Amino acid sequence: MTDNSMDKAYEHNKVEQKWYDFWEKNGYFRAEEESDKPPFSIVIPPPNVTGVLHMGHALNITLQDILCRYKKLNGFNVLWMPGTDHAGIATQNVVEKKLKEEGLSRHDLGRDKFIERVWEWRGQYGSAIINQLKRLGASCDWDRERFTMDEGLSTAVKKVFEDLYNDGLIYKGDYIINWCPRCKTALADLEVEHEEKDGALYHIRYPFAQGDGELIVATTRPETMFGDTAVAINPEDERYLNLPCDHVLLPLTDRKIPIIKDSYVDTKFGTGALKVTPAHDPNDFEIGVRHNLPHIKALDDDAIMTEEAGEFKGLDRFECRKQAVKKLKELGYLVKTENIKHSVGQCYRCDTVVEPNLSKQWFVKTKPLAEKAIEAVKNGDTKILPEQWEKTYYNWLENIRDWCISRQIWWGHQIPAWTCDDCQKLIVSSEEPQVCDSCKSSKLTRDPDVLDTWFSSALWPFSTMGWPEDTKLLNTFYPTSVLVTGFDILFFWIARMMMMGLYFKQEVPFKDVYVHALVRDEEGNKMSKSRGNVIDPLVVIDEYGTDAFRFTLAIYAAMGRDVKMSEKRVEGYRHFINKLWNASRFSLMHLDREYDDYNEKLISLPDKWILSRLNSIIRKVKNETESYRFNEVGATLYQFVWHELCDWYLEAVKPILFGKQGEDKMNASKGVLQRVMKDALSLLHPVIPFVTEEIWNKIPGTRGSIMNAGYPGERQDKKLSYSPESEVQMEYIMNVVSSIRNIRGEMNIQPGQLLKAHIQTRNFMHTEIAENETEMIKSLARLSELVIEKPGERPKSAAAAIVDTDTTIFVPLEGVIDVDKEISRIEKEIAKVDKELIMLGKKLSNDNFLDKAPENVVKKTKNQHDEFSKKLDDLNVHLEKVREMLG
RNA sequence: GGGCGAAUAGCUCAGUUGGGAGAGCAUCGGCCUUACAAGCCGAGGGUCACAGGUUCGAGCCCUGUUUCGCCCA
Repeated sequence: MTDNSMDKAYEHNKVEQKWYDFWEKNGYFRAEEESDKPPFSIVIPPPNVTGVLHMGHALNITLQDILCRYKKLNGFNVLWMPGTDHAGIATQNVVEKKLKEEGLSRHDLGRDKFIERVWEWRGQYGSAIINQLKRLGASCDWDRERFTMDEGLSTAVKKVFEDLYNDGLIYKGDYIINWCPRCKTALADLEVEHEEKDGALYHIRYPFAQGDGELIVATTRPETMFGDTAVAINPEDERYLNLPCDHVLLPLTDRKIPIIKDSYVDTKFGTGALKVTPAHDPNDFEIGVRHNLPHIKALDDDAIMTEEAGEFKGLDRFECRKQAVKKLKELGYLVKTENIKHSVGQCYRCDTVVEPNLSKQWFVKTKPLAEKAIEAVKNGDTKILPEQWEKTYYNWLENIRDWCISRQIWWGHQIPAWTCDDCQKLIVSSEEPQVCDSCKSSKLTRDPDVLDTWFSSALWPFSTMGWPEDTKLLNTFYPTSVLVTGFDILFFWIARMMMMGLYFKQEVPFKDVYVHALVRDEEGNKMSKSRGNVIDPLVVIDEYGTDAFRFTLAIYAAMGRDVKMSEKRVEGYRHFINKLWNASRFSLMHLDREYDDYNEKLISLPDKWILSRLNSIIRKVKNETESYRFNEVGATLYQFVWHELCDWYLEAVKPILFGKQGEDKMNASKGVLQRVMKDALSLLHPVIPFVTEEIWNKIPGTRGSIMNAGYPGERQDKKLSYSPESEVQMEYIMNVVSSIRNIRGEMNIQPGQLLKAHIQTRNFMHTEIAENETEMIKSLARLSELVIEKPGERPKSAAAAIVDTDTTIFVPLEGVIDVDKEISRIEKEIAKVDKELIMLGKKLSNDNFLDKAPENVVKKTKNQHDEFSKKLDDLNVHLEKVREMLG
């Protein structure tokens, strides 16, 4: 049943939920495991299960939904795989915070009970983000929703770990890692965010062990001195060529440490003497390895000073810094303090300053994996768009360091590794072992650590499809067609998926990667809670509607550019939604029944014109969508609907639709109108799904969802073919009408006042067009009478417009004409034409241009010059006549 | 320190093989013209950051400079 009555304005609140439920209930989002249709697949970048919808998700989801709906309309078997990420550290933090409110810590509950609590939390709040994605209209296959902690995905994780270990690509070892003292876990290098901060460079005397003198070292972290095991200088440094001895005394301790030479030391930084703390600095660790230095831990896992710090034992690291500096000053060891800006690493989850720390952790040996990932992009198996990101991708992978994957938290995939209590043998296995395979002891202790969340995310494109089982889904949809995501996780996620996909599937995980921008606020700042500039997408949706919001996101998502979002923009595009609504409302007033075809011989010029334009637009939008130029898709459709369909077509066919040219012509035009409306809605549907579905269902004769209506480009219909003649003719009419409107506007003649106009043309074609379309011209230009004649006598007291070389329009304004206004109007026009002529003239008087420029360019330039000179002549003649009127 | 990107109308930005500078919003003038005032009609507005170079011709290609942003170390 169609109800084709329409409110005067579009009200999204009445519409969106209804259609989303309808789509979901009817299974329109479902992918077929096997199908004759060509496959198209996308895996969603899984949002954190703790997350709430933000602008980044909104943009990301909108772009994917445009692609999926577009492909569905084009007859593809579309899989959009949804799901969430267990976000180890973030989720554990959230649940621990809740426990704290009850006065409990996770240790009070114990590991198993704690994990139970996390699952409870997930059951209660974990679907919040999913429901928010639905508000955006996301056409995901929800029946297949996955979670990185699901059983199937966990199996994949264990299998991958075991295989990589057996292949020598996972190892366990003592290395310097980034330690978050608040989350109490190791972090990968990527999970540390560097920020420029105010700090101080302390210059400290380290006296020589023998004789007088000292080395002065400069450090930003004096509290780590208790872990120093050497002082290093550059072997090239002339200042330190003749040292009296090879050891210094470490102040505030009774230790003597060696002076070593290492070319790592930057002679320009500080004093050129570097204190070396192998247990608390990654570079120092490397130096330590080269020189066999001992590792002394001066800080524990809570970032509290150890007994190595002597009297400072038990102090927090920052407190220790203060007190140690004070003591050094008192004892005369502090030479000076310099204020500097330096980069400080912070935990990406909680902003705590990370502590480089020596620790036993699990690592992935990334080099061999990275090489393949680089190769796959270089040889085009995967394309990264915009291309500029390929460089960033290469740059990172070429300098990749081993990936620390163990985390000292409880929520996550526990590492499938056991140690035999009796023989200390390490056993890695995807199945829980019963006995030690070496000494047959049954006393096995499982490694308590869990894996980095990104380890499981890296498997997402195939683990969600059932891997390691050989499933139909994988056969149909892997590799996925495209991955759509923000550049901020290019390394975290894209690069790692590439590595894992290539290793375990011997095939890239996706053919295209479309990297989109970040959404920022109006001033271009990153949205953040601390800045207070966050715009909540749900609030925007409530206020302006999902379609207006999606359209805004799409049209501002130019490749490689950030999106600066403001509600004002969304409001602007809501006007567009409303324009479409009203154009439809108008159309439906005339579409009183289904018009399934139109008579080609009876359709009018504007009908032919709009069909021809529509045909071009269909092709254009197709190209733009398939090359991810979403902003152009938006702009093209906006321009077409508003400025061609509404401004010209609907206005032009009004007389016909109102029956002024008889019933046959009226019915023919109604047929075209229906076709154009339906096609326009289909073109728009991927971007603005709700309003298009609502209108679609009001069009007589439509059944079911617009989602199943097919894409206009698929209909090979000769009547829709390009019609250059009608475009030329219509353009002539539009020029004539615009010229008359210009006179009206510039002369301040009210629209209510009907005018008489003369078209004087020496061109037979023009005469014919104008005669055929007299009614249309009169209606569009608001004329009472249109005289079409050969150039001859000029109407008296007329304003004039030069349309082209053959046509001049006169609008007699007897008694109304303001001669001064007309003179200034013509002078303005002359100035414009003059400017053009000078430019063209310069070109044409340049022999080099005539010789070397392509023939068609020269010809075009000559034609233009001729046209403009004729126009200038005509304008001057007219100006003369008007001046005569002044007497 | 290394790398990447940006600079075009008052604002936000398009501009895909180099061939007469565009849009939306904002501004100004006129209109409730029977879909839409969330609208219609008309108008104004730019040394395409700066300096060179290549070319018959540069917003676009090359070099350098300035300013801003991001990533990595």
